Amino acid sequence: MPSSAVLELRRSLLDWYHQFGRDLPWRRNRDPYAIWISEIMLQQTQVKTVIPYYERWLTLFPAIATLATAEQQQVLKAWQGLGYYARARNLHRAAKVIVEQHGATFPQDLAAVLNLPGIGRTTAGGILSAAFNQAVAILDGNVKRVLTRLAAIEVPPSKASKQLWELSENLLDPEQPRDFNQALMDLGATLCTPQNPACLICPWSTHCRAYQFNLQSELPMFETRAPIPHKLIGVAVIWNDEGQILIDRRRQEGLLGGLWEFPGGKVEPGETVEACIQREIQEELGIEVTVGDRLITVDHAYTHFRVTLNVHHCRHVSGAPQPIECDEVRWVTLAEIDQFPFPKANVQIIEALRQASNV
DNA sequence: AAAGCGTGGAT
DNA sequence: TATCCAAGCTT
Repeated sequence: MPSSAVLELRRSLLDWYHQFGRDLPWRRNRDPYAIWISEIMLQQTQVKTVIPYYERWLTLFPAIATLATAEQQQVLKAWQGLGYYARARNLHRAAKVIVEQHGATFPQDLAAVLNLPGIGRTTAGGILSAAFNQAVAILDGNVKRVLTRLAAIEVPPSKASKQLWELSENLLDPEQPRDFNQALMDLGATLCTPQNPACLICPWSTHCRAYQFNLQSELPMFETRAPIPHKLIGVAVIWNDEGQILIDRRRQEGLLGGLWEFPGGKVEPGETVEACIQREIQEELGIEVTVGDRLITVDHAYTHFRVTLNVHHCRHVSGAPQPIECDEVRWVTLAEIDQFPFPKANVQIIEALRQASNV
């Protein structure tokens, strides 16, 4: 039997949600497929960023079967710019699993949902509660922050995972799990924000231990983070006599897996950028090039390191390109290149090529 | 179990 | 410019 405090927390949060909850595209239907797509896109990604991708995705891939039969390149192209591309690859794989194992219908069983690639505990709870009103708890970034403050947990959230999950489960309203989970996320996104939380208008302020102790600005505590390295990269835009450019498709695993790129690699200590490019192209593609003028320098920050791409025009001299350290190589024209999914840093290179050639 | 995995926005 | 963080999952 839940305590009266828990009942009061549920009631006050749901009251607030019915007045101030957000109107979001994926809340307008209960189609588990559409909700699944939104949940995956929203992983580590802001609502504002997701909305146009979500709308476009449902036009391109309106049903699970459509997604399952699409080419991976189309899927990655639809994801281009969203980041964390394993999400798109896993979505594609999971769609095939659902077609093969669940008759193209999104499963309603928690264990089956958790078994799908790319779906963890939070995403499973988000889908099952939103689509089917199942009482499955969630613990995303918003909920972690709200609960950390509610209970004044004075260790970084990663050290309190078990406690936070238990809190989320105990608070969850078994009679209105859909609205409750959505409400908890909205509270974190709109009032219980990382900076300057709006405690004065928060429905939970009278129950919040952080507010009670004036700790709301100190919690949650920061996670410790390792400093990120900076890598210098030589990149080649290799031209042939037909005016085509050589691009390669990265391997499925790891950073930017399955995306296309301009070939290149890390500048070794004491090496010039030109020598690096010549060496990398020989090692990765088995061809000889001459390195010409610099096209552009691109600085880009990933999560775990930063890069400076030194991009040079190159001329193909000899040898047929081979996919030695990649999955595929291809000669393309500037007009064709938009069909291929590229990471953001490479899109900047394409834009520079367009400017240079006035297309 | 700590590290790897993108990008855009806010400060 | 540097840093943090946004509906986390996988290995």
